[in-house]
Amino acid sequence: MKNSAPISVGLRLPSKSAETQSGRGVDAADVYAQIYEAVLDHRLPPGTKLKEVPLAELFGVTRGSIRKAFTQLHAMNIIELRPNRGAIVASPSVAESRDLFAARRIIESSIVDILAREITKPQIRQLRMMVKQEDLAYRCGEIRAGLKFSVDFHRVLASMAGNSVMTGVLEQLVSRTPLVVAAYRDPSQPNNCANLDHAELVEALIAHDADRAVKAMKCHLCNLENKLNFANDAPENELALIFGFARSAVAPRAKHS
Amino acid sequence: MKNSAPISVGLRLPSKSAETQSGRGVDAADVYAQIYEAVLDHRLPPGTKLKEVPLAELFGVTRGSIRKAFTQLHAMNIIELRPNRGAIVASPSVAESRDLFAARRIIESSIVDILAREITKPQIRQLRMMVKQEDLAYRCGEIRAGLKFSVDFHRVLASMAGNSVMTGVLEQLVSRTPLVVAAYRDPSQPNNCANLDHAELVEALIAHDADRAVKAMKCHLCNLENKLNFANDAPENELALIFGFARSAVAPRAKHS
DNA sequence: ATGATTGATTTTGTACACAATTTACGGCAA
DNA sequence: TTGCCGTAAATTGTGTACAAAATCAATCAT
Repeated sequence: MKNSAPISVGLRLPSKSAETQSGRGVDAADVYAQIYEAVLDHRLPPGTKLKEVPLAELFGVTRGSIRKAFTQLHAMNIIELRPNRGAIVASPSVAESRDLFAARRIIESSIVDILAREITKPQIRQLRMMVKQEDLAYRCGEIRAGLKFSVDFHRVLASMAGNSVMTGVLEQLVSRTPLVVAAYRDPSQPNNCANLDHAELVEALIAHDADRAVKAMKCHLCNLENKLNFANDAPENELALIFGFARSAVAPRAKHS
Repeated sequence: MKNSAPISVGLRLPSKSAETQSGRGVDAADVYAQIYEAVLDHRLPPGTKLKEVPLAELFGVTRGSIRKAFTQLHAMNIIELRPNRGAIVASPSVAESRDLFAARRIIESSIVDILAREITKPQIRQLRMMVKQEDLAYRCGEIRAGLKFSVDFHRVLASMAGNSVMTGVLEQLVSRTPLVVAAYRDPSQPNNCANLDHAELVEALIAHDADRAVKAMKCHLCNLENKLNFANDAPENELALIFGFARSAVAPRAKHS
């Protein structure tokens, strides 16, 4: 795990104004969704401590609802629950992160393999539109919106394959990926999320070329992984870098397949 | 969903004797594990209503702990949580069940494909032992133990592939499978779980023959699926059968790949 | 008989209060 | 300074009481 010292945050979620709730309602499910979204688009970085009372007041619910949302988020591996010590946004380890990408390569390859054979005209239209939207967002410098479109692209792809269980599984993996990116982003790399890859993938799907689509997906995920810097695993490693000590072994990059 | 009318059960879990707890402790995690196990080996069939107070008394914990365990079980798709109407053991629909098997074919194929290349001698020994254990259990008529060994076989296989994320994903799928079997078991079929398939799979792994191993795994899962009877989807369908009305379309059986 | 309605009972939902634990802070000695 | 307690504050864990909702049963009307 990264970030052994959780940086507590005043947490300024862009939520409603607590007691001045419009209609009413705002239960555990809403809390879950809000935190989930916040983690997904990097508003809550890994290691952030989530305190019950402030959150409860912020959302205008009781601590019980916060707690319930916590256990759900924990089941999805979004947050870590430390007994008597509260909840923090999960910081996936290097091994976990690599495994995550490997798992996504396997599962999403299967998805596009299926999809390449049975994709329909309306689906193609939708995918094209999404690529365009994503591209536009990045061009306009709206990286947060772009990030959301990137994630949604993968989600929609999964749902198009028509297997609800696979869709659910991928949702879990996709939701953990931004966490990994937030934890191991390489500042020297640009953060435009390689949307060219998405376009190429769609082209392959249009051509009903399963092999090409699978290859495109694997490349895309490898590109993502290779943009990360797994060197700064733990704080002591950062120190090691600061003081110029050569680290024992740099984690090898993702190999294709 | 099957079993629209939940059969409430006096629930006789083989748990401890409530207040006469040995050391102490028995918290939400224990409740979760106990119910999880009970669902896995068919002691709690789909549709069973799980009431909070009886469970709390049975386990010697407060309702809060039961509730916490419930939300976790819900996140794993083991139980269904109906607002103001309590929890019941999940009854996967036909579509969900088919998707589940399809997902397992994809994921477990990848797992054995990887494993066939890099399996070690000690791992082979362990797998052989497990097949033997499973076989023995079924021969002795201990179907419950056999069932557990069957499930564990797949779990161990997954963990041997060395990807923690994949292992976690498979755990979720494997834990839902007994639910499907319980819901759609065909009484006319024998319930010895085709352990010959496991033996063949191990042989393929020993031979480092990835293609053969993948084929064996797919066959195995298809065999499992084809033993089920998805005809009795909902109560009205059973009625339709009783009154001899031909059902619109019998769900097609699983095709290889 | 069948179906609707009302009231009693059971069951779930939720807020609150208090206990247990951890964390933060300040003093004190080496 | 640095390290080590001991107290105070903050934070999480848990039990209990009460409110809300649904289920069940009996009654009554059709």
